[in-house]
Amino acid sequence: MAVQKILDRICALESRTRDLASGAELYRQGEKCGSYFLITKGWIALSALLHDGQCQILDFVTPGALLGFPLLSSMVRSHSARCITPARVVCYSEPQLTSAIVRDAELAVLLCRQAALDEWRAHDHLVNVCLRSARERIAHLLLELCTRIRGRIPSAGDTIRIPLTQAHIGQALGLTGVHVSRTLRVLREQGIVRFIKRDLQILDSSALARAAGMVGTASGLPPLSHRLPPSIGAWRFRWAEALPAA
Amino acid sequence: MAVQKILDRICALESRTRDLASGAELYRQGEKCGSYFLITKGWIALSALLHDGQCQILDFVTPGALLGFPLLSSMVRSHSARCITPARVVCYSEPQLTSAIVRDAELAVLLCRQAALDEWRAHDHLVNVCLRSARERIAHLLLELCTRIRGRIPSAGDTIRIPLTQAHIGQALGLTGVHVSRTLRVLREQGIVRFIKRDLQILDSSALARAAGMVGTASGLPPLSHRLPPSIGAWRFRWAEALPAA
DNA sequence: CGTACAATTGAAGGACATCAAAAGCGGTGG
DNA sequence: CCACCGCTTTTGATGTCCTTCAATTGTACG
Repeated sequence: MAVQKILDRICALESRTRDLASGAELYRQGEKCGSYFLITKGWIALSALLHDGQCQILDFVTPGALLGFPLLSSMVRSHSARCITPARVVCYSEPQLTSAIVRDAELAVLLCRQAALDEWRAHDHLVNVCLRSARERIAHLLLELCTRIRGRIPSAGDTIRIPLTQAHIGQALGLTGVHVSRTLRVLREQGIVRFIKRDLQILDSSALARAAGMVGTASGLPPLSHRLPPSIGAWRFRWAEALPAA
Repeated sequence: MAVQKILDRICALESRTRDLASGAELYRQGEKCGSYFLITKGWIALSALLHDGQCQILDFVTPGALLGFPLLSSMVRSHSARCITPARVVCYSEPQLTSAIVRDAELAVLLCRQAALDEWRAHDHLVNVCLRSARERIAHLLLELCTRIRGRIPSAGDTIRIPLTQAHIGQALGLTGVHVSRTLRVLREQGIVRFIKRDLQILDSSALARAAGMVGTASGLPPLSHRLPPSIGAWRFRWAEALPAA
């Protein structure tokens, strides 16, 4: 798989491993960019703060992701990265990456694609939030996270660890934690999923897909596999596995 | 300016100019990727369709933007690109770009940053939609578009052509056209802006910034210049100007 | 055992959607 | 020149999804 090459090349660079506690900030909105990170363990939330204190989670980052690639080395970070669980990251400095790209053009192509992939996720998130009801948003998010973690669409009976609070889910989806709780209750009462203490039990996977608004049979539109390419999360997951034990 | 280099290098590639009518589709969600485009004239909307026919505008694209860079050459487009106004684009094939990157590593760095920039815009859009009221969303969008077009934050008295219908604005912001109309009426009655026949008149620019939720004086948070880097839109605009008349 | 955080539930209110109709406007053809 | 058409905007009435505020109940941890 082509993406494996990113890992190989990046691992060849000089680096420094860091362990972070749950709640720690990897970087903060407004800081100067200057380094970037390969996540090897744990979950991290990317979030933007507003002047009035409101917080929007932009993306959940799982092991294997490359984080913090700057727009311009002189620019400040547009969002914060905070650990949801204890995490381990490998740090690189910005000049390292730039010179690595200049030396190795194929790496650059891969990094561009990585960036485009992240943009794709942001767009999907946007569609989810703007066009769907709370029930659909939550079902969609849960399905996406499962797929990213497992590397495949979940089937009935699976139990999957998702280390998020209901407040996290709300902050990602533009909902209050209260409403997430109510909506999860409905999904539970309908025998679709149970989300107890950060363990997600899939009771009826096809009902979950339906609740997420993923009717596979629609007219000439991209199938489920397009909206949730299993490859994306899977790559990220496997990069992490392929990493040296550090 | 570093970004000018992208233009120089891309213009050196073999290309083909295309003119598109208003309403024409540059590419469509679900099609195979295989070419990419430099916009030199007109406005284009990137949008995603759902199975039930709902449509979400992901971004408005103005002259100077590089469009359609694929995740993987084998992948299908995740969204459609439709002309809002008559437009002119320069087309390149995917292998051209890839080989150009391999030959010219500095171009690759610039393209990565371009991709990161697009992601930044998507994140900003997400924050706008999730955290703000209809009034704030609309004010924010208008302010952003003005800044992109003019290359600077607009001042009172400016009249700026924004070739969008109120329905477009609604589809971008997760609102109905009806509600956009109502909200614009309030902004008009308050003497902040007037949006008549796609001409935006700025009556009170600081009130507009306030309505957009951009209070510059907030505690340790990034200033306005961070949330709306004038450079971004400006670059794009200038690339287009610098293009050969084609 | 007390404290802090997460989840749950209820009641009340608001922001926005939906449905429907009318009016303004430009373009086209008779 | 006027009639007609389609598109956009506007406005009203009604409804609903979600928020807000508040209180209660777990559950983990020192």
